[in-house]
Amino acid sequence: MADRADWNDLRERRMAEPGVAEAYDAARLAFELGQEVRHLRERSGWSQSQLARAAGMTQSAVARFEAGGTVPTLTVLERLARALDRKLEVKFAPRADAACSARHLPRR
Amino acid sequence: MADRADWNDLRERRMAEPGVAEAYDAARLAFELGQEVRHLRERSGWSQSQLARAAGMTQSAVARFEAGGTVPTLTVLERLARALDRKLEVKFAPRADAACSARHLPRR
DNA sequence: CCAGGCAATAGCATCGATGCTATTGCCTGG
DNA sequence: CCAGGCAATAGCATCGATGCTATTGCCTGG
Repeated sequence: MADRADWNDLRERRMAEPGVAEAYDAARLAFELGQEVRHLRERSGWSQSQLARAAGMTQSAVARFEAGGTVPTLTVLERLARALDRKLEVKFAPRADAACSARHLPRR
Repeated sequence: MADRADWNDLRERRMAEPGVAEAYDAARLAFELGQEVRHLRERSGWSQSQLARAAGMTQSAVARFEAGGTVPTLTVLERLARALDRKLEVKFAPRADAACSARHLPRR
């Protein structure tokens, strides 16, 4: 079946378009953060409504966020972190494949 | 002088208002991220225009962001990280003062 | 079976980040 | 001095996250 190969090929070419890969990364990050929030919330035995009240938002907002429906803002992430008694950490970490070159210059 | 004490008192009460502390945290985070981007950019010997082009935005956007003028979105942070050859990391880390209580329940 | 809580989702208004152009002041190499 | 690059900023349009209400389906304890 060539379908699979074609799809991968198409995917590769689409990811190469400017902006597409970044948007994909952001969406994936949003999804992972949603999973993490859901995990932390359930571990605390809270319902979406309870977390929502603690974080100053509504149940629908929590649901939308946990589902990864939108890419959340740092402001909202701060509020959720505070409600979950966590500390939000954001940083630019060195890329794994750049570990060897000490003075690596960005491309372009 | 009671001025200093009054100011601290006012500050404390304002920070206690719902939403204020979180917004403050987000603004501080934005400021720190701006500093970090500026640092990484200068370390690479790039101008704002060069970084802007690499990240798919304009010089004004980079300047506004480095100054901490707005709280950036994760999408923009991803693009900057990619341009600077870094990996954006976002996570909910345990709070330092919660290290002792294994099953700490969020407040309220 | 039935009431109540929970999660998901739609629809809408609003706020704020982003993209863009243009301008200004500063500094530096020539 | 002067041209050119750089950073900061204003002004505006637009996109998208957020806040909110309401609804739906599911599940569970009674």
